[in-house]
Amino acid sequence: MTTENRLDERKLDVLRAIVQDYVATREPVGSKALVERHNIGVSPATIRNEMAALEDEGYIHQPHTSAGRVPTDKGYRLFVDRLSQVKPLSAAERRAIHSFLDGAVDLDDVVARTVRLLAQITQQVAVVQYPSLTRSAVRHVELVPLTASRIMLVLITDTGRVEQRIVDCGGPVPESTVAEVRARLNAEVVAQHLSDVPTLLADFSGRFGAEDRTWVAALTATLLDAVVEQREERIVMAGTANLARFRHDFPDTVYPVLEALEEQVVLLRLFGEAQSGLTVRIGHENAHEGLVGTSMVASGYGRGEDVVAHLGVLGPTRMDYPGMMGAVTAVAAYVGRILAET
Amino acid sequence: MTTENRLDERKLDVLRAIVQDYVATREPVGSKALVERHNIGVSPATIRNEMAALEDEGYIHQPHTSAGRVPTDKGYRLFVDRLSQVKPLSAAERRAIHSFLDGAVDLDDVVARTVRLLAQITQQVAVVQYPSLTRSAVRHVELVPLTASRIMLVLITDTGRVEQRIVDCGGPVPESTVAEVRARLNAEVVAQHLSDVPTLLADFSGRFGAEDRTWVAALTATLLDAVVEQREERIVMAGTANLARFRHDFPDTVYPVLEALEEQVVLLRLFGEAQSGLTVRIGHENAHEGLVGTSMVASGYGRGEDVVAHLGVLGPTRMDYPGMMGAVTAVAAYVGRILAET
DNA sequence: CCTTGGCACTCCACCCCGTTGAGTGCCAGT
DNA sequence: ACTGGCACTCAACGGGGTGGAGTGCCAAGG
Repeated sequence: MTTENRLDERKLDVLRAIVQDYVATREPVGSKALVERHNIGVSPATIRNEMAALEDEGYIHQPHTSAGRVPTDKGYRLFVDRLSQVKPLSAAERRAIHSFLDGAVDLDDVVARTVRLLAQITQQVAVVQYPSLTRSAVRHVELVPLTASRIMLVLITDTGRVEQRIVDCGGPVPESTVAEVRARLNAEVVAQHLSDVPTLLADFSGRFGAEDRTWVAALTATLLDAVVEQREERIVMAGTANLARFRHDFPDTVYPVLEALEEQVVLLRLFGEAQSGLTVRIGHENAHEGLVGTSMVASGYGRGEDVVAHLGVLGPTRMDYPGMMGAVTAVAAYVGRILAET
Repeated sequence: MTTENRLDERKLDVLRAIVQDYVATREPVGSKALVERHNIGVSPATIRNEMAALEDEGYIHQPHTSAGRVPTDKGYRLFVDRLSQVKPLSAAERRAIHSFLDGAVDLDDVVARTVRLLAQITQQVAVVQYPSLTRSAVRHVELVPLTASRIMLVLITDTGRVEQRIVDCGGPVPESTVAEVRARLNAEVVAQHLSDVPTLLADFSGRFGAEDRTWVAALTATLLDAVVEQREERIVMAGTANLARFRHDFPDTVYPVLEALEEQVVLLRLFGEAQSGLTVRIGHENAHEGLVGTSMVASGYGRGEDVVAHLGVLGPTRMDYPGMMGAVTAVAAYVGRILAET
């Protein structure tokens, strides 16, 4: 049994047609309807034979005897991998992306606008991960005395993120000492990658006199904490209302899906498994109970080539993959360009 | 026709019973079932008369002839205003609030934990507004030179919020001048209410020499912009999955509700109309198409007595008002206490 | 005058069942 | 290798019958 035999050209055409029709109508597609809508030059009976073979191989499935066929996850996978091309956005959509994202004032705003934009053009649930700190570099560390013995530590990164922490020094520290520590700290870490900061500061407090060593140690500990901070892995979401529009695509309710989406951990895991380029995960591939029945189209993004985070859309497995892939790619590219400008 | 006549004691008892039963079972309640479940010492026939009167007055409603009665929005309103008391939380719930909120590390974290907590104990959609800037005071303004001619402005408020902006000075500014401006700026605005800052800085740039006046003007303009910033009015939400659990309480789908919830503007308006204390808005009172069918229980919160923002829960009109009111009150109070400690 | 038991009536929810139509698998013929 | 024909299957739909919960009204009793 050769590969040619198992997946000949016409069989693939049939699968492609089934996916397209099912995505368009949400109705199992039968042999007759299929030959009517697509001009394949053969009769329904022939199609039926092809369908029987496709079903044997697990690409399509019959909800019940005497019903039409529906693609399986495996069928969608084949469609995405070999039977479809990314559909580029229309000029109007490109223009909309530009004008909508160009107005952003800071990082929060970029992320907020991106997620809403993505939800709007795809009509699905959009998910955007905040640019990760660990991949970015320190732009500046500021120490702000709040009281004699309490200091606010502000960490500013070149991706535009700002993290603040309050440090209790245990006792009064003169302003001039704070200024000196600030200067030496910045000399040490500015322009360094966050991932390198822990090693760079390993013995930082040791370089100070006994009277300062304690609070500087507390300070560096807090800074390191901020550097590896997990909340950095924040995620924003928009378009959950779209789930309700597609509620018929889910077994009986959207409840488990919404529930899964509220668990940021779940989404972070999904992104974690994604490649830096365009990734499609279909149905059960998501390995989360609430998300069988959903697919995710995701892409890494960042300043230029550096991937610092992911963004994507999530919807029923019955989704317009080429369109989603086009939209996600375009938005990821444009956000990357915006980040690079900052 | 006296007031006593229109709303005598027993009629109110009947209304209360109807609300309670309907909330518990989501089924129209009839006269017979009502006398069985509550020991009112009269017969179903008598109840029927009371019900007819209540219906005439618009407190209850019959889905169709020969069905039981369902409370109207007006009925719920009367129930909330006169027939129920806030139900205090159990000791276990109080303990859960404490242990869950005490771990928070900064303002973002407090808000994030609060909203998840509220969603969990009420099993509804929880909404929390970020503490508003305008009601709070300046703790510190920091100027961080990024390049010779660009400065990062960081505004820190006593509610713990941090806003940052980048200012382009048009030309190089010596570090020492920046330090001087920083000192004079802080002398002017620290500990002042944000709402007073614009007047305080009205002629600030005028006090500098011609060579600095331009960039200081740009700086103050940016600062004022941050002070009146609208994004401060951020809202976070959790528990939208609970809507799906109550989907039978909505006409045909939760779509319009989810849609309304995604419009932050809508939620801000709701909060805007709320009182500083506990507020309940029922069904059509929300004056938003998607939110007829939902009620909101909200409360102001802040450090001590100062109300700086609102939080609340939103669910079907058929909700456990006393319980929701208890939970919202307790959480608002505890968050207020946490904010006061910071 | 208020309350109550009785009674006739209404109408939704449910079940059963026959019909319809789309779709299938198989087979014999080209 | 493809096609037309054929018998079969099964979900979806609609109609009719029934049960039950609930009502409004009324006349009798405290």
